[in-house]
Amino acid sequence: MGQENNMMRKGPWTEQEDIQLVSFVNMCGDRRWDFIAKVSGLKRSGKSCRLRWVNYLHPGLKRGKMTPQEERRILELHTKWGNRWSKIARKLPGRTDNEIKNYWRTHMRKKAQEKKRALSSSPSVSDSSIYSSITSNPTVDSMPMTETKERSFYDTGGLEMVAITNFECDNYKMKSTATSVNSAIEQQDGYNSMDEIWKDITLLDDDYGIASVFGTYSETTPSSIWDYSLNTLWMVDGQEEIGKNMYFPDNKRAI
DNA sequence: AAACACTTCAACCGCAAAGGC
DNA sequence: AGCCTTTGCGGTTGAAGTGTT
Repeated sequence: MGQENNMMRKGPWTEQEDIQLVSFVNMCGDRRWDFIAKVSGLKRSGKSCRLRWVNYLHPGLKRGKMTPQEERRILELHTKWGNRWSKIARKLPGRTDNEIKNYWRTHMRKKAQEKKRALSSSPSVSDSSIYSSITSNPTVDSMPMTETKERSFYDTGGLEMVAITNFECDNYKMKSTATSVNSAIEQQDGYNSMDEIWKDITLLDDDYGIASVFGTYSETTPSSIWDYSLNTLWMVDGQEEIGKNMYFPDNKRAI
């Protein structure tokens, strides 16, 4: 049952851990989280690695305040689907279910309270969609949980196939690559900011052999560790391609 | 300046679904 | 079909940040 024991690290992630995770996700793809957790040497559960990637490290994430358009969309979708945060998130490129959930809790709860106050002071006021969708949503509650499987936005697919092939067919390569990445990471000490780290980490593939893992993928071998997934992002319901130009290092939050 | 209240959001937990054997 | 492992989801918590008195 994985490595979930008391040796596991918990709590906030360090920059070092982030770098390490990003490196290994780019090698292994963002699927086999238990595998990544083991191979990377991170003392984190696969679950924790996934969460960190999905909510914080994914290259396509937007940061900052919700735009009015996004707010309206959330409201509209929540009215429709209730607390189906991941489903709502798929319609809001760059936003995660966690982010939307948090946003809803803080902002909408506030609005609900205000609304409640307004209602108690003037009982004749009938409701708007905001309050009703916050307090209950019977249509949603009765909805079956199974439905057509949509591809999650943070599911980059990535180089999973390539990575798996390399790892499984060439155990030695896996070890040496992992070692290379780790030693590269060890040399990242002494940076003043994450920006510097991100800048340098893009060079890892040249300097430390990640490129060898990407070998069979040469046509699309990324110039940056992020690029591999960007063109596949934001295909929302087969619609437009969104956020193509997003670039994680500028996108990340300053720590 | 300090103490307290409130807000934000990263991360955890438990559960259920999905997938593999 | 049944068991086991992994993944994904929604709810919740708590530390850190910010505002107010």
